[in-house]
Amino acid sequence: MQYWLVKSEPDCYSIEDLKREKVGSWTDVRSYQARNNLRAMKKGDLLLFHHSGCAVPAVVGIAKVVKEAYPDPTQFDPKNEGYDEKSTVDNPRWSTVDVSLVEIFKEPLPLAEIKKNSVFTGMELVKQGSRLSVQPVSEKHFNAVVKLRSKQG
DNA sequence: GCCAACGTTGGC
DNA sequence: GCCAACGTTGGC
Repeated sequence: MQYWLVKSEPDCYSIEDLKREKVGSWTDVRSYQARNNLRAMKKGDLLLFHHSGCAVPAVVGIAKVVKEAYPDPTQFDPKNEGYDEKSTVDNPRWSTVDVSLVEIFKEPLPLAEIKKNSVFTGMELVKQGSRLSVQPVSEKHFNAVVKLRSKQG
């Protein structure tokens, strides 16, 4: 079992959208590092859901992988913003996974608090200027978030 | 293959 | 709106 953190702008796709959809596809990832992390995900892996680019960036809940990496359909659609003309069905460049909601925290855990808490030292997310939108999270850091916010904690 | 310029992400 | 980080592009 591995743990991950995924970022999304809530205006674009929020954790409430995932709740409504039940199962959501994590599409439009167009960074090789992030894609490689998507491909490393296993069914049942848990994800911290982080809202970025908003007033209070925060970890807002937990999701889980229900379908492992497969070709991201948005890369083949010329109408889609993530369209990649160099990607072919035979040799797709980009991947997506399907996730489902596990829990929305009653209180989001703001990035500012994560940065203040020494438990999270070394976490990719707290690195200044960290842009990686799909990143691995250590069990220790994952459990620390759970302890602070999850009803399971 | 090096590296400067530029664009994007995302926190503040 | 600013800026740090860093990926990408393109000249050489």
